[in-house]
Amino acid sequence: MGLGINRSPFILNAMESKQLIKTLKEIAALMALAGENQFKVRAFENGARVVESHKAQIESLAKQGRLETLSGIGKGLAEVITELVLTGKSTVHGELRQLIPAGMLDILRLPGMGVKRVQLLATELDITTLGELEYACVENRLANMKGMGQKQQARLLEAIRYRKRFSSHFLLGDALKIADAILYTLRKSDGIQRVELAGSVRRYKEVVRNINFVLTTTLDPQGLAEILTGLPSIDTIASVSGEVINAITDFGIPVRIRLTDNSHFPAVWLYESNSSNHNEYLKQLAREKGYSWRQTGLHRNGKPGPADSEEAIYQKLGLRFIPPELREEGEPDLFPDSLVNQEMIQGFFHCHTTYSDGVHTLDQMVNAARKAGYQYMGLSDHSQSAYYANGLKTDRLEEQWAQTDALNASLTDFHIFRGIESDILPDGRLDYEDDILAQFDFVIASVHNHMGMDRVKQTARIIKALENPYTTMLGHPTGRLLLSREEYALDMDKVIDAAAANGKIIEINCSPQRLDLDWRWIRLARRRGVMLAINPDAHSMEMIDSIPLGVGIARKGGLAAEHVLNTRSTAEVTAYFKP
DNA sequence: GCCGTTTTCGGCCCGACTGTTTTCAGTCG
Repeated sequence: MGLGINRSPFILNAMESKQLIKTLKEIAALMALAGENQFKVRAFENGARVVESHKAQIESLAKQGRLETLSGIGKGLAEVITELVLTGKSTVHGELRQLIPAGMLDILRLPGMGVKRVQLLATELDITTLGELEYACVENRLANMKGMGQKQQARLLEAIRYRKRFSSHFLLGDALKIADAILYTLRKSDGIQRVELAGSVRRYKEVVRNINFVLTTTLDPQGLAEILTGLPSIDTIASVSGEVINAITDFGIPVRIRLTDNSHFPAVWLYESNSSNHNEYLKQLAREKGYSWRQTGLHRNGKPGPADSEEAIYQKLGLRFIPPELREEGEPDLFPDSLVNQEMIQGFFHCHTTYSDGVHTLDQMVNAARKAGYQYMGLSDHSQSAYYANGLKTDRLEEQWAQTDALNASLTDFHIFRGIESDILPDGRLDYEDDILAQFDFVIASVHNHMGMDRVKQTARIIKALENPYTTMLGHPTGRLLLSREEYALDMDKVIDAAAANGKIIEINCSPQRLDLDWRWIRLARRRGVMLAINPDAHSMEMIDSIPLGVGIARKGGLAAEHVLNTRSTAEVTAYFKP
């Protein structure tokens, strides 16, 4: 079959190591639920982190039997990891899955739920699934349990319903990786003439329900289905017809492949890429011009007209080309002639190192940034009150500054901006005295605690931070974690106003779980003249690769190069920081 | 389970918050 040769090594290994890390974390959670020694549990949690920070070497270390050279990996963990690398399975994991109902893991992931409470629910009320828990909440059965109460019960119910609402949704970041891997392999397969990504993934929707492709092939549908079955990321083929093939990936994301021929390709691709709102908008325009817009193209008098490209179709409708990211609604917002793109990105801000909670050292992060072709990096470890993240007290700040200065002196093609991610304290102050804050090139102000503050107080807190003369930019402005935590109560309209009034930047956090500021707010920020920065919030070298995801969100927000700080050169950024 | 002992057993991260207590247990970052 030659699949091993055709595979994109980078993308698939990334997915595989992700699975490995996920399994180790799950073993830890299952052990905790099974009542294992808490330090043993912690050893597995720690092991998952170690694997994460040595992703690239894990496979070869496992095959050479040298896993135990890593600190934190001993005999026991080495055995489990080796088995996972070689067979993709783990005996320990399998046994624990037999012992602990899968639903208990779902319950454990709800906010406010820990091992103790999940165990209590199972033993006292025989609740081991989300459905049972929801029902019990509705029945008010948790209100009188020890350690629980009305408030706890109401919060749980809300969390379960939030979870249910998105249970069929997936993170764009996950979907894109899988889609890229599938595209890569299909394009190398015999008999496939053209295949393109469509649907909400192409539009860079932050969460998606499925992955869509449009494809032309000389193969019959069964032959194509056979190729798909052979792809490492495809789990099952759900249905096959002459028009559509439906499949499920091993990640659980449905894949829909629309088959067409070469002459219809551009029209079908356009149609399949659009939101239904955007297709409605095109239908209306088409009617006004005497056409009808259907999946097979622009028709006149019942006959499909030729269409060489998406651009040509838009042109016939009297429109300039609308980039897929802007096809979410009907008529798109005003958008610039040229949207920002990855090639324009010169450097980035917001990255962590081993000084605080990052996985890699400053040297490693710098090397990774240079290798990826960036000119500069804005270093921003956590500030002193972020104890949980090993935040920097003044003495360690000075140590970091000394290292940064030395690196800057030795590097001719790269610059490190000296920054910090300062916690916004509950009263809106930043986390250092002014004389320290004055010594940074830039300061990212972020909320990391007191997320439950009421809307008025939270808004005032963040606005106060934006009014601080030492604040440069606002980090992950809404605090949301896609599919798992809602944004905190906040009047974003006022926050954007405050950023505009004080000349502060707002971050577009590229983490696949965040993508925060949301693209809908980005549009408002742009209209109000707020500068944005596309920030990876990198806690490891790999996370620098999430920048293109943030670029996609910036495009969806209708931004051009001029609206994005990190399209500027080192000299321009320096001037921006110290005018 | 891992680590580091002046090596084979004992310790492993903590402070704040929340909702429930009426002095605290559990969760979170």
